[in-house]
Amino acid sequence: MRLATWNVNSIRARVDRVTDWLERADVDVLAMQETKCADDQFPTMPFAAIGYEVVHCGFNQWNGVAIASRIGVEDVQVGFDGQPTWSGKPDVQGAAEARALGATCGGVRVWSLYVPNGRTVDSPHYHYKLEWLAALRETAQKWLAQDPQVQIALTGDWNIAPTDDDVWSVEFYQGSTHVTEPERAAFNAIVDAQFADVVRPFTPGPAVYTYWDYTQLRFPKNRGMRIDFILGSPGLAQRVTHAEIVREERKGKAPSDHAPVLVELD
DNA sequence: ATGTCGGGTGTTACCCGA
Repeated sequence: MRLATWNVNSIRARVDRVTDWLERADVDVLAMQETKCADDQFPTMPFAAIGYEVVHCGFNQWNGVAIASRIGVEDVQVGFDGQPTWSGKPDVQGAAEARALGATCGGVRVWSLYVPNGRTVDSPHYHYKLEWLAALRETAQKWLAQDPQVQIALTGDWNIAPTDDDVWSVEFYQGSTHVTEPERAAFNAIVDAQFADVVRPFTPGPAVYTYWDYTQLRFPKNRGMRIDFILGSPGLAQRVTHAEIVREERKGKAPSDHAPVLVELD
């Protein structure tokens, strides 16, 4: 089974590139983030035409997560239990954002996750990001406690560079989100809860990235960040035979600013 | 952050977000 995750930065702007790659790379299941559309705007037809069923969660033009599978999609869940809501205002009831979608594909519990960006360390979005990650850890721990053998893949855009090797310049990101100690601790707490980064052993750094800003020739200069990850429960991690970051897909005409991340399971 | 991309709209000129 070949399982991938990709922040597509608008599925409507990228559908041809995404479906082309699915076929070329022989992908069975793709988790997407930043689809940037509502459910009724998602272009399901091009996926169906090449044999993929799609489930999507999008409420408006922001965020949006999806899972495309050619090996079945069962037990679809929009959001995880305890997922924080966002309002941005102290007295206003928050609304759930389209940042988490779970489905079982070929016996693997796949989660497509788009962790809040955080914006700046003094923003309410930053606090929301940390809360969101803590809630995910708590819920993921419960899944594993219920069934230690369960095969879970927590995939997506985590908006965190867990180590200094994961950014092109420590100086550049000094004081910014994505590299702060609380964000790294929140990520590592999920790793410590037995969800291992199953890609890094196959793609060791430094200077190995999954995202490059569109500006300033960042991609040709390889000035990026590693912020997209596939974390696997023990049952899943032991099945991983290969992993790669598909840098080629950041090249060419109208690419996403993220590359797909792919694992192969036996 | 934005010398770039997306989305959007009181749309052809700006706004927001990453």
